[in-house]
Amino acid sequence: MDHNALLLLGLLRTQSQHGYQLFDFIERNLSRITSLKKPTAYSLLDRFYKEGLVDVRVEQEGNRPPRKVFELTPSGQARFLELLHETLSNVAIQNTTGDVALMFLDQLEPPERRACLEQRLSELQVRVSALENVPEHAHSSSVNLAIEHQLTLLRADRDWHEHLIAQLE
Amino acid sequence: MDHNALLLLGLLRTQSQHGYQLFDFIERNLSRITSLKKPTAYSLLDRFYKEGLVDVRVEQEGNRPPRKVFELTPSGQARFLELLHETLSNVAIQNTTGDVALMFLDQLEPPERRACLEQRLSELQVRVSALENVPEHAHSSSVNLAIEHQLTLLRADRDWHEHLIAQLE
DNA sequence: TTTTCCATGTAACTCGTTACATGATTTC
DNA sequence: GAAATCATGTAACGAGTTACATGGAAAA
Repeated sequence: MDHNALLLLGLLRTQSQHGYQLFDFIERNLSRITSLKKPTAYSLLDRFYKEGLVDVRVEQEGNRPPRKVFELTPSGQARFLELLHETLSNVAIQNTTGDVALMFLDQLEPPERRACLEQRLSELQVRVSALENVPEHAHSSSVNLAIEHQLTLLRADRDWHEHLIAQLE
Repeated sequence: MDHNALLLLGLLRTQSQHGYQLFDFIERNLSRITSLKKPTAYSLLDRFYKEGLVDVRVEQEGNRPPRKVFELTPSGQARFLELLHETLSNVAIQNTTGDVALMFLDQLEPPERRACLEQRLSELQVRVSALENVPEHAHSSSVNLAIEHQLTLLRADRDWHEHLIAQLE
């Protein structure tokens, strides 16, 4: 999808960085919201360069591995805003996997069905708790916004499952 | 993902069918919940056969194109239940794309930001309405369950966005 | 008679993942 | 002295998409 590109361009907009730095930052600070594997990051940055969205300069400190520092070009700036606009304006598709499974719920025997749903419910609760316990100040306000958004959806999902289980009794 | 396999195996469980029939049914009746492209369907069915999850027999009516009718083997039955169990028990990952965009919300000028969010909100509302107007009896009860689930999450998402927009004033 | 439907597929491509490779340097 | 960190990548693979190919039958 495009969210990986959006993410990298967005991070480069606030500060020029090298690939490892971007990857590391995402893994440490944004793992609750998204994930980006190293090869994906590097190959995207390559692509950006080929498309003229970034400039590269190589830096080196002592005998450390050389770093390729990427800086957004004006065309990269434009692309970022375009992508952001586009992504924000459109509604992403929901989690299909779970809903497909729900369609076959009646193919399980009641006890097993119940066990599965209970399991799912408890996982949902764990995720809700995890996000509730993220300290507010650990992130920028916009990151907190994304976390709030996830929390809202997770809570709604949890409540729905609670309801369903009660109803199936 | 596995939800495509789950879907095909699940449909084959209730009735032996050929590929086109499966694809057609999904497109006509389940498009609100999931989508499956023709080449994906055919290649999955091929794989099922190679793995011994289905048996095949070729049928032909008059001069019509021959049909390859697939029937679940016991091993396919088992695989279906396994997959269903697994999928139901685990929580799928949320829609990452939108949340990544939210992280960069503060990089837009207030008027544009507002416009994007309004656009998104109105799309969410359209989707909610669309699902609300699906006649209850158009589907099996389990399909209705999946639709109910989506509706719940879409409504929560819509309300959250309404809130956000109000708050940004 | 032209379009749509039926029914199957292939080929080329994109995107992402896992596993592996390299080689210095700092930390335990 | 071993392990983790820094920093880059390649190669092989898998899943899914788009576009294309075929060829008869029914519908407009």
